[in-house]
Amino acid sequence: MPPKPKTKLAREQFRTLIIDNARDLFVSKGVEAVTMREIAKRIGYSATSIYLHFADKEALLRAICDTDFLKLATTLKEILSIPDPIQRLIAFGEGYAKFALAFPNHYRLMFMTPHLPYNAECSGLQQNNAEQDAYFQLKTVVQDVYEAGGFKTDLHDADLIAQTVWAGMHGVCALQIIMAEDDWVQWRPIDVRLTMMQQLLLSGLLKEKYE
Amino acid sequence: MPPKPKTKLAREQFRTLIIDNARDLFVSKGVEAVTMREIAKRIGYSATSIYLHFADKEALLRAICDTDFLKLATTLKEILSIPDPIQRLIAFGEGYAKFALAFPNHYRLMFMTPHLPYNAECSGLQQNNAEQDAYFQLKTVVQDVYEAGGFKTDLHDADLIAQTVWAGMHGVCALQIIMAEDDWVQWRPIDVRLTMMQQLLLSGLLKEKYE
DNA sequence: AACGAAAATTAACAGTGTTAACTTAACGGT
DNA sequence: ACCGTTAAGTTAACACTGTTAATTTTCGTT
Repeated sequence: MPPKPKTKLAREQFRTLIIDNARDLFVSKGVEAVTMREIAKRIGYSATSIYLHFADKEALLRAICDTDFLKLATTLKEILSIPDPIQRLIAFGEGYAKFALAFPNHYRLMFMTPHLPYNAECSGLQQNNAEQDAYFQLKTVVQDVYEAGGFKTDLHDADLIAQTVWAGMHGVCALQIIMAEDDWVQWRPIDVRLTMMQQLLLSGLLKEKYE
Repeated sequence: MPPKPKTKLAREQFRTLIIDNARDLFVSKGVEAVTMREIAKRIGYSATSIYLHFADKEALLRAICDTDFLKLATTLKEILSIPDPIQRLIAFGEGYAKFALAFPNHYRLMFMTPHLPYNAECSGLQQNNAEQDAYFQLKTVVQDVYEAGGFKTDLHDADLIAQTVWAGMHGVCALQIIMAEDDWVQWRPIDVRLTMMQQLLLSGLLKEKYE
């Protein structure tokens, strides 16, 4: 009932109020099961007022993902200070998996749910920024190992290595998130599967003396 | 307009008619974007007639997944006839990825979309059946390599190896399906990523003389 | 020919995301 | 102190969704 011309800051606060509450609901009930009206009721506004800040439900979802991508990059950033490049790579993989399994529903939104491709203008996240881009962080860590001479001599494509390491860790986490409850497969403990994957990848990538 | 008391066979035919058309639509437009009315119109019936054969949309989806799991197992079965166990393992991974990328939306339904855990009664699929259970097939292939002495001497858990190989291939395919269009990452070609993953896994698993 | 049951249909319901039309409140200029 | 202008927020409404209830159509059997 009380419309006030809001300052830039108040607008931003309302935006994050929507984002935070929408995320809570999405994460606990799944995206499709949550209605705009439900989100609105939770913050004491009308459903249509959300549309004053987000074009549609998809845009809201993307905004949530954006903040979560940032959160992931922030979480992983401290790992970059580990001095030894190989230890850094190992810890990076562990940190990534830890994030995925600690926030499985965030992770599902970020990496397992189809949405419109990244759009530089409407995102707010900066690509190739070590503070905001977790893939860039990974690529840097891989590059460091390469420059330290850690990889086998026939490996030269840091992007390819990064993408493969990522895929390996993602595969373990994604199957865990989707199929952990399913007893069609007699799953080995998740931490065992994670270290197995990591050892396999490293033993394929690193020179023998580093294994 | 013409209702006839149907024989058991005609009922089954109608069921698969629904399944096949629903799958086509799900696969080309995504599950959420397809309506029951649309499926019905496509086969020339009214929306409600679908409910005479399936409890709801979720049940229809599950039925589709069931037939797709069977299709995957059938597709992979011929690979099992390759004589050399290691070549068999390699071809199995390739065949799996080929299926995933040829039918990305089937694959998404099967392995990337959360649904109720497998239920033995309502499924119709037989676990540990080499004709119907692709995971069982993979485990068998891994077991064969193990018994042929192909793996490194400290590897003894066939389930763990199978689950890790699966996760590796799944990771590459899943990221491809979800993020191929996204230019946040400068993706290497998908076939390069797949062979890279496979080589990495194999070089970590196999004795050196087999690489 | 008439009945009963199966098969299919139409009508309707409670919700959904979203848009249009309308209200309220705060500000700037006179 | 007043009056527009404008932004913020609301309610009403639309087209559509999955799904259920009520209704019609058709057929095999008596």
